[in-house]
Amino acid sequence: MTVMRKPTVMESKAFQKGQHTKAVIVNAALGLATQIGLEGLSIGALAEVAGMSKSGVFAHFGSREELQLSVVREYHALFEAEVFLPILQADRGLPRLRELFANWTKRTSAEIDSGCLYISGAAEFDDRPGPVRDALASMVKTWLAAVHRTVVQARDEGHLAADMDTEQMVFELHGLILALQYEARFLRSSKSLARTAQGFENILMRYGAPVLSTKTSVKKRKTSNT
Amino acid sequence: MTVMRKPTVMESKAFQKGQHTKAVIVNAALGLATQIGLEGLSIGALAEVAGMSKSGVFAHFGSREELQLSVVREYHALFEAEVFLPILQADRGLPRLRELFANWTKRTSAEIDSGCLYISGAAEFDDRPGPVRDALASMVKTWLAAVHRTVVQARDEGHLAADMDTEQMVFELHGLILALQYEARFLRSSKSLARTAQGFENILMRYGAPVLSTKTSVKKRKTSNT
DNA sequence: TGCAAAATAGCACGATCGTTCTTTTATTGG
DNA sequence: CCAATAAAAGAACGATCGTGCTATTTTGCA
Repeated sequence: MTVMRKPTVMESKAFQKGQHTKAVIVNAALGLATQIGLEGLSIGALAEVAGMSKSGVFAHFGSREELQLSVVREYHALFEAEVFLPILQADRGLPRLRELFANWTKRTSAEIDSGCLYISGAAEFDDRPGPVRDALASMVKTWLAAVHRTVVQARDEGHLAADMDTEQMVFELHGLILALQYEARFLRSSKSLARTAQGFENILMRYGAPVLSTKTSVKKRKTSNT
Repeated sequence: MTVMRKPTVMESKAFQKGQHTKAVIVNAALGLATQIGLEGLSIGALAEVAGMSKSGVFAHFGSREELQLSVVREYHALFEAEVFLPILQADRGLPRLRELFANWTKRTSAEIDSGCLYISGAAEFDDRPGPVRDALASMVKTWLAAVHRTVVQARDEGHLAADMDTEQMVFELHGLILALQYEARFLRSSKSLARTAQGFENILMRYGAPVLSTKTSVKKRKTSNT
């Protein structure tokens, strides 16, 4: 960003202190936002936790909304790096789908802190139009599309039934994740992680995946009976 | 509240104008809270929409937190009256479970406005301890327990498999509702209602309910093969 | 080392927040 | 109708909000 056509004074490395502190601020803001929500995020509180002045923080964004957008973008990048990118190393098909759901679960359950911004943000902005809502929705759709692609691949590999409804499966997987976040973080139910895993197996079973315990050559033939 | 040991002046009907306007205020507050959230609910905005002064509104509650609690209690009563009570007229077992899920879906999908306070509230208060969080969690648990009882009844009636995991089924049903709220209200996906219905059928199938289209004597025998 | 620009701080503004007072208006039972 | 009391309004408080300004400090390069 901040590309100028003619770098008169600043060359090569350019002035970069600002970008660094901006990254620090956004990270702190992300931490705050996952706790008290995107709407609850205030510049004053952020400045305090970042150890700077209010105006010092503000100058990096120009508006509160731009700060929120930066947080959302940061979360997106984090989510992609922690959940999506790693699964590309798993074998295409069911193994990758399993890996995807495992990562998704881990990120949502949020072992210790945080909680998913895609979920809390949706609750906050489902009735609040604007750029933040648009950005959030766009990124969630991107992610769900990636989930869908993974499901389709698993079906095409013959790991799932050929005539299955892929979008329906994504919907049900999404439901499991949402139930996990709800019951683990809000109701503080200790069993929700296990329930999520069991639900995943149930869904796999329903959509034609070979059962887990069966170790005898799980190559599933394509039911090509059109 | 304000119970005096000896009702000197006020008897029987007592002064009651206040209780009426308080109910009006709470209703207006509920409308606001389902749009902008329980945390976003401000006394000033509420006073404006109720057509009274800030202090006039405030006097009925004594604190913002008490106002939030009143809203939560009001929603609970509404939810019970609209979702839970009506299903008691349906036949115990699978029919009642179907009715329950249909009502739950209707209330969540929120045809027009609102959206479920149990869901938005959970996202807002999962990291915010206090009486409001406690009240919300308690009421949700009450509701989920009612769902669980209905599932158990359906199983005991022989409408579901005898060895099924009832709590697991409740978890998965809850996930469907959460996915519905998320994808319908936030992502504005028109297909989510149908996906929820399909998901419900899938779950019923998995847990041993007779298939919908099968009209041939759906009396399910108890799989008593211990 | 000095100079320009970037980065940050300081300050003040109007607005709104929840809350506490005091005062006025409405309502009630005798 | 009247006194008692509840209900509502009015005004003000300290605090915090987002944001605009103007200094001051810090940074990077010659």
